[in-house]
Amino acid sequence: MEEALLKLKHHFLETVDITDEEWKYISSHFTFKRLKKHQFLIQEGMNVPHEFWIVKGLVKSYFLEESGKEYILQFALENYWVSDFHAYQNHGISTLNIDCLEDAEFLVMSFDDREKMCVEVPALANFFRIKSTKGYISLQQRVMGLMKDSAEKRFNDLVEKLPNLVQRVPKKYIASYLGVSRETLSRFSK
Amino acid sequence: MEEALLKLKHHFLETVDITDEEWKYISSHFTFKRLKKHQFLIQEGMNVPHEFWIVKGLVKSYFLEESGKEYILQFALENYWVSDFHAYQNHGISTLNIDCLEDAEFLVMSFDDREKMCVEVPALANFFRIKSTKGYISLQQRVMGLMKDSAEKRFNDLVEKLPNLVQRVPKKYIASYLGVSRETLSRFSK
DNA sequence: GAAATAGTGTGATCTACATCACATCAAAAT
DNA sequence: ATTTTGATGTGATGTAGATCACACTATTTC
Repeated sequence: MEEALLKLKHHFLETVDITDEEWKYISSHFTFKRLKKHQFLIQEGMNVPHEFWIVKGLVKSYFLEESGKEYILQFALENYWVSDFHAYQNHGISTLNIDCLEDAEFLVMSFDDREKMCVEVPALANFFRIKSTKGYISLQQRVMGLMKDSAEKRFNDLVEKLPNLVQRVPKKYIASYLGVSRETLSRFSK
Repeated sequence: MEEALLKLKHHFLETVDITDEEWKYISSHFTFKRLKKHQFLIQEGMNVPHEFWIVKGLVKSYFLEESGKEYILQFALENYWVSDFHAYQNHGISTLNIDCLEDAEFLVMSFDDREKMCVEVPALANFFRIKSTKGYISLQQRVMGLMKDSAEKRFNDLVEKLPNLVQRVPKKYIASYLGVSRETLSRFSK
C-alpha cells in the first residue's frame, strides 16, 4: 500500500501543489483494495459510498439492459478514478456495475471524506475540479463521435487513443463500448 | 447588471456557502454582455478566454462538419454555464460555435480570473467541482441514451426533461441535438 | 404587403448496421 | 486430457433511420 500511495501522490502533484502535511492528512483517508479478474467493485443495487483510484489493472463500468445486453460506459485503467458517480454524488443506489477485466488494485476513498477534505484542503477541491472538467470534455468528444462518426471511425479513433486496450480486452467489450454489435465490429477490425 | 449579479449570487448559494466579503470579491470579476438572436458568443477559430453564465435567453453550442452539417452538443438556458471548455481549459482555439437562439444576457468570467479565484476562494473551487461533476453525470446519461435508445425514445426523454425547449426552438435543432435527421424526427414528433 | 427565407410534413428509395445462425478456435474448468 | 465455455469470423436477412425530392406554411426582411 505504501508504494501505491506514493504513486497516488505523484498523480496529485501532476495537477496541483500539495504540501507534505496536506498529503499526510489526505493519504490517511485511503484504504487499499485488491480484486481478481471477474470480481466486482460495484454492483447494481448497492450503495456507493466510495470512489476508487486504480493503482493497477483494468475494469469496465457498464449498464445492463433488461434483456441482459451490456453497455460499457467506460474502460478504466491505471491512474483512472472510477465509481458510479451518479449514485455516489446523490447517495443513491447504483445502476451501474463495475468489474475487473484483469486482477486489479485500488485506493479507496469515501464520499464523506472527500467532501470533508475538499472543504479543508482547497488544493484537493481544485484537483477534483480539474479532473472532472477534463472528464466532461472527453465525454463531450465521445458524444460528438457517437453523433457524427461511423462505427468504423469510432473504432479507429479508439485504437489510436488506447492502442493496447484492443489487445487487453475481448472484442465484444470493445464493441459494447463503441455502441456497435460484436459482428459488425468483427467485419472491419480484422 | 446588478440584478443579474444578484441572481448569480443565489445560483452560487444553492450549492456552496460564500461569505459576503467573498462574494464582493468574486462578483467584481464579472462583466456583463448582451446579445441578440443569431449573434455569436463563440466562433470556431477564436481564442476562448471566457466562460459565460446565462442570465436570460437560450443558446446552442455546436460543431460544424465540413459539409456544413451542424451537430448540437448542448442547448443552454438560464442558469447554465457555457463555453468551449476544451479550448478554454487548454488555452486553445475553439472548434465549437455558440450562438443565440433568443436574445440573451450573460455574466462573463475570464479563465485566468477563475483559476486565480479558485485558489484564493476554496468555496468557488468546490462550486465548480460540484457543477462539473454534475455535468459529467448528465453527459454520461446522454452517452447511454445514444447507445441504447431509439431516436424516438431520446426525443421523448428530452421532451420530458425540458418540456418547453421543444416550443422554444425549431425542430431541426432538436433533431441535430438528438443525432437524428429532421425528417425522421418529424415522423414521430407530431 | 410583396418577396424572400426558414420551418415543417410526407413519400420514395437507399444504407449502415442489427440480428440470427452457424462454424472454428482458444482457453478454462473438471 | 477431455469437456465446457468463451472468443472470433462470416454469410443471409431484416430494419431504423438517412437522404433526396417536393409541397405547403410561417416568419422575416425590404
